[in-house]
Amino acid sequence: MTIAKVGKKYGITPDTLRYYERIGLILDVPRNKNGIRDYDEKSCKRIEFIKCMRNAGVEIETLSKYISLIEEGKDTVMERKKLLEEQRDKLLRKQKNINETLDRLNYKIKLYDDISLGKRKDFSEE
Amino acid sequence: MTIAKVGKKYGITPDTLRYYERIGLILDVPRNKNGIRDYDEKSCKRIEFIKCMRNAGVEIETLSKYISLIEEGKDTVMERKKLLEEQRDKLLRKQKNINETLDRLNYKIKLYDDISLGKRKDFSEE
DNA sequence: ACTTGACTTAGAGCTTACTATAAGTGATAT
DNA sequence: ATATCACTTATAGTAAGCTCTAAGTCAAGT
Repeated sequence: MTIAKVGKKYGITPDTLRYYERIGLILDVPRNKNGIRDYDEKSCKRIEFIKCMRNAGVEIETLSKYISLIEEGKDTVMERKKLLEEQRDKLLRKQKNINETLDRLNYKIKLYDDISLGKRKDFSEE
Repeated sequence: MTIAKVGKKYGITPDTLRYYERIGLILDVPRNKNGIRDYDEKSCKRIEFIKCMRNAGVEIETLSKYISLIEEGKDTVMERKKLLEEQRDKLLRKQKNINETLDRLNYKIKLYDDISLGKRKDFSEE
């Protein structure tokens, strides 16, 4: 699978895929006889994983660390688990922030609705 | 209220508060006779709002736009509502991404638990 | 033969959001 | 008086994560 197709499949530009490879986030991408990348299933799976984590804002450095731990083998199993737990906790905090902000936005949107229904005048504070 | 105290209260450094003011995110901060900022309640409320939005990842440019619309007066009420709705939708998408990633992390953490309980061998894919 | 188009590399540039530095002012404590 | 400390400004630097440019290779179509 070419870089363009993989990019389209996962919504990542070829530039970004090459960048991820350059910094060691994606390893062992197969090449054809002309040196052109020909992603196999293992690479695609890793890309899909990275895409999912990046979508949630997990940092590249964290993902690099996790990938290195996998490369180091079974001795790092517990360290890998700890890393994932830390990321889960980070995401839970992020989720909480987003929920608070959503509540606030919904409240304000309702106030604006009230204005448009003539139930309320403009409010000066934001 | 001095910049240091406001900073402490909302968890924002004085540098960042000055930066926000410089780019027009916080307007009309009162000063004492020596030119030193003396934040009033209106400024504090705005800072608290900005902090909440920034915590959820709402962009500074978007907040600037929203603040300008408020400054422009009541004619912009519907435009402000539209802006807030767009941000709400963005946050809902973000929330969805985070939930998906959390599910995935929890699944993987469970696999690692199984390994430590001897129920499973290390899995090579991440 | 030649152009088109997708790929390759190395490296520079960009965007967002701060964060730090340098130089200076003014009030207060010793 | 002089040192300390919190503030002030303008401007430069940093970090993360891409994104773009330039120069080149190769295979396939006209």
